[in-house]
Amino acid sequence: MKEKELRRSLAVLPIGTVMKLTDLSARQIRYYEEQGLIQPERNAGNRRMFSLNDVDRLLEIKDYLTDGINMAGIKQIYAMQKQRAAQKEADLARPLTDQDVRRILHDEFLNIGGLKSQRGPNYPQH
Amino acid sequence: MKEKELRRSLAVLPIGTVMKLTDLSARQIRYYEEQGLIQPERNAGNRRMFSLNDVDRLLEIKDYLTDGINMAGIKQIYAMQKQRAAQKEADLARPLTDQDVRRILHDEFLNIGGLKSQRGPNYPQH
DNA sequence: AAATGATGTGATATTTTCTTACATGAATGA
DNA sequence: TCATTCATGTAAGAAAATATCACATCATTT
Repeated sequence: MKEKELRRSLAVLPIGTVMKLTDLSARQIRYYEEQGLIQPERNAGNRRMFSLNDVDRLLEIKDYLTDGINMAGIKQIYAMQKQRAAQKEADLARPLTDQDVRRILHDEFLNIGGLKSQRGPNYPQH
Repeated sequence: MKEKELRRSLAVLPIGTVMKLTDLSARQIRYYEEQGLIQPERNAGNRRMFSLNDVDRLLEIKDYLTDGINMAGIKQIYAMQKQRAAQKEADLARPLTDQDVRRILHDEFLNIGGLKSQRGPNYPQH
């Protein structure tokens, strides 16, 4: 699947193509970029170059706007998605092993009825 | 799979992008078009627009040239491929049934030792 | 009514691409 | 060897696409 991801994120489309693909005006596309909703790359001559992912996002934005959501709302939506992605990334970086879980439970039992130590639950060291 | 084919044949890439993707000069790309090896579309402003299939073919052409095959040879290769594709198409359009095969054999036996009728083998009517 | 948000439009500059023509160096054939 | 052909480079000038910036517009919000 890495191959596909790469293809989808390759910035190869000029704004004219994206206009046709999304049925958005250049003005709209540039405005959404200005608002931080997309970050198309630039080629050596300062022309915006878009990826298929950009196109997908633009179509999404169109849908949100059709649904009556304004820029601020859409920004919020993407901010949340970014949050979630970051969290997932963190979780994936060091998933809890079964052993971790047992240890955490063990510690919790030990702590019943009185605070014995101040270890945080997420970064065990034995 | 139809979806994917469509995407791959969408003419959305300007020549500048294709140059980077293939590491070919504009001159080369236009020359290969002139030789009939690719048929990029044109947009309303007469700019060539390429599909991913075009890019693949250009990379193929590059390989053939690296292998020392010249334009004439490459043309021949694609002509043969087209032939094969056409044949396959025809076969798929009306594949011979077992019954067809039996009838053809039957007719051939009948014709042994003397021409009886002039039916072609491919379009039976009983 | 004034301010804001999302988009249209126009001006002007820069970049990209087009076609056409001529140049070139390697390979080919007489 | 000399002339051709092949594949590509390069230059010129025109047309198209895109850039930024400014101002206009119309609906919504305050």
